[in-house]
Amino acid sequence: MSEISATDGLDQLDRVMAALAHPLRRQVLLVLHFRGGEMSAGDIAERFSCAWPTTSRHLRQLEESGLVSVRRDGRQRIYCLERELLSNTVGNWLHWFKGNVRPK
Amino acid sequence: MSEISATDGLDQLDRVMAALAHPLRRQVLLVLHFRGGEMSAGDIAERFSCAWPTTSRHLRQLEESGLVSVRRDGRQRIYCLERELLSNTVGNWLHWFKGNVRPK
DNA sequence: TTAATTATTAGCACATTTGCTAATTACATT
DNA sequence: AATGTAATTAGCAAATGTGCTAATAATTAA
Repeated sequence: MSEISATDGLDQLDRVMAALAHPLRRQVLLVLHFRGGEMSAGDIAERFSCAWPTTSRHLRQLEESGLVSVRRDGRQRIYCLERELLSNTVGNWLHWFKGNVRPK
Repeated sequence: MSEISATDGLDQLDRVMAALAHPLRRQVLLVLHFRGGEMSAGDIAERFSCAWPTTSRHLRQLEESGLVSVRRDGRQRIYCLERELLSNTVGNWLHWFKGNVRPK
């Protein structure tokens, strides 16, 4: 079995932060959120001005980061925002910076 | 007057998220944080295995994002972590995802 | 002034990312 | 089976990002 392993050279924080670096991908996450967390690839793609395959690739990148999951429904692909993972991954990283250290 | 304007094509969220995409730059922020928020370029650079100019460029990118500021002190450059900007920029973005929207 | 220290900028090579069009896959309908 | 719909993968070109060495700038010390 050669699934994508939990760490694929990069760890999850790396993948998440890399995924969040592109404005379109951040926008996809927001759209997903404000539409209830689930949308088909087509519904997502039609909200963006770039070509479908371009959006499709951004979606795959989001999926590989774990920020969204995907399932089939007939001939549609339903993408699902993983809110917990987003909040935890980014929130926990940010948390390192809470509190003053060696304030001198 | 041709300083770097507040929005240089990209807005600040874009610059911050792009800056956070590289592991070394995130590591620099953490090192800065745990060493009290201020360090010279040299003290930062010697903690990383890459060549000085490489670290130097990462530092400039961090500075252009606003995540750190810099001042001269003799022949040293002192980099200063901008904790507020980090927390606010990332935290505020993350905040959009709080609460359930259209839970069905 | 000369030399040493601290750090940056310049310029190049290589890797990665991005976006496009064309081709393909998967499923549903007729 | 043939056709249509939904979406992805393939393959390419252009832009961006990364890291190196060499050269340069700025400041201090001898």
